[in-house]
Amino acid sequence: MSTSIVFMGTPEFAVPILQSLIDAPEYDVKAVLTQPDHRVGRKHVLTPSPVKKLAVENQIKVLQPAKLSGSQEMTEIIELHPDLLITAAYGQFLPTKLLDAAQIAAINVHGSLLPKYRGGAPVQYSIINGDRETGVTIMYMVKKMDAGDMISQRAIPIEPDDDNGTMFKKLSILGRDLLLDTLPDLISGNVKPQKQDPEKVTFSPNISSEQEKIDYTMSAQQIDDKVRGLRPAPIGNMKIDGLRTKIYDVTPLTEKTELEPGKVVRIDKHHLVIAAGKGTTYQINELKPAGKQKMNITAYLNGHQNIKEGMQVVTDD
RNA sequence: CGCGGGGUAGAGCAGCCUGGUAGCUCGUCGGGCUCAUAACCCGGAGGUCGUUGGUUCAAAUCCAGCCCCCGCAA
Repeated sequence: MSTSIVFMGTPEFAVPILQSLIDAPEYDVKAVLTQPDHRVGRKHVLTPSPVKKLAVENQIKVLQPAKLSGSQEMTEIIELHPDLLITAAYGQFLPTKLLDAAQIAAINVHGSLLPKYRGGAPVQYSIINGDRETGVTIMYMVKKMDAGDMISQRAIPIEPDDDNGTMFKKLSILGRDLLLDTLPDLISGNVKPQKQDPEKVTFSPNISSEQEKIDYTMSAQQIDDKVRGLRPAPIGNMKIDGLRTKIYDVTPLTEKTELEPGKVVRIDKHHLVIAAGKGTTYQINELKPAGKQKMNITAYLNGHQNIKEGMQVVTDD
């Protein structure tokens, strides 16, 4: 007999996980909850979430209440009495009433090594903070966000060239595999949940536009970490040559400098080396000034022949 | 009608205010130099200046409409 599941998730991270549940004959996905279609971009094009697309393709019932609490949709889910409630980056708080509707358990696949990085942006934070490894945790859901007892956990290294995009992919695969390994034990009651150590709890709230600004006085490595943590979206920015400029790619260098952060250490046809904090330096490889297209540094320098060595090219707002 | 920047050679930019035969850097093609080079030197090709209309002897440049790209805000 198959185990009935209600799945809740929204972004790409949740897609491989939902896909595996759909593919597995022992699980029966009764319904999918996802965030309402979102207006995307300047033109406000109404776009369904990746999870919704997958669910629709597989003819699974999709529910997308703007707010769960007190909604018709929540009642509907509760009346389904699913065996499992599985969440992966859904993006809403879940009322206790809903969590209680699960016959076996309500669990979440979270993209960090809990208790580190509770909240909405764990992957970004792990990269921005320069962590050497991260992972996924499967835990029970409780009223408090990401605070439930942990059922299983698996770690993975963060490579120097990993960015938010590559880690999201890796973690979603890791999360999928861990979930498939964990579910049989969970269903048979063969799990030993661990409490989260309250001393070690940290948070990773969603990235605000203020946090997308890169502090050019940080060290070169920290700047690189931030650039990668915010790539491929939303992309960090700095004010370069007076214009707000998105920074797509930088390389921290080993060479040192006496110059203050933001000044040009070295410039030639293909390189722009800038001073960062603590005498460190980095070169910018790819960027996008406001109002322009994304371009490599050579193209940028062709059009910015005013930039000279020693000049304060990165500035405050 | 949310605010703002922009559309000039394959790429990135200047020129526009103060109309008068299109410029810079890179790339590309040909040649040269070098042990060598993302280096250097010489030469060439490549543009209906987003689009439509208006003003003018003359419009990339001034005026009006339209299309497209982008940043912020949502």
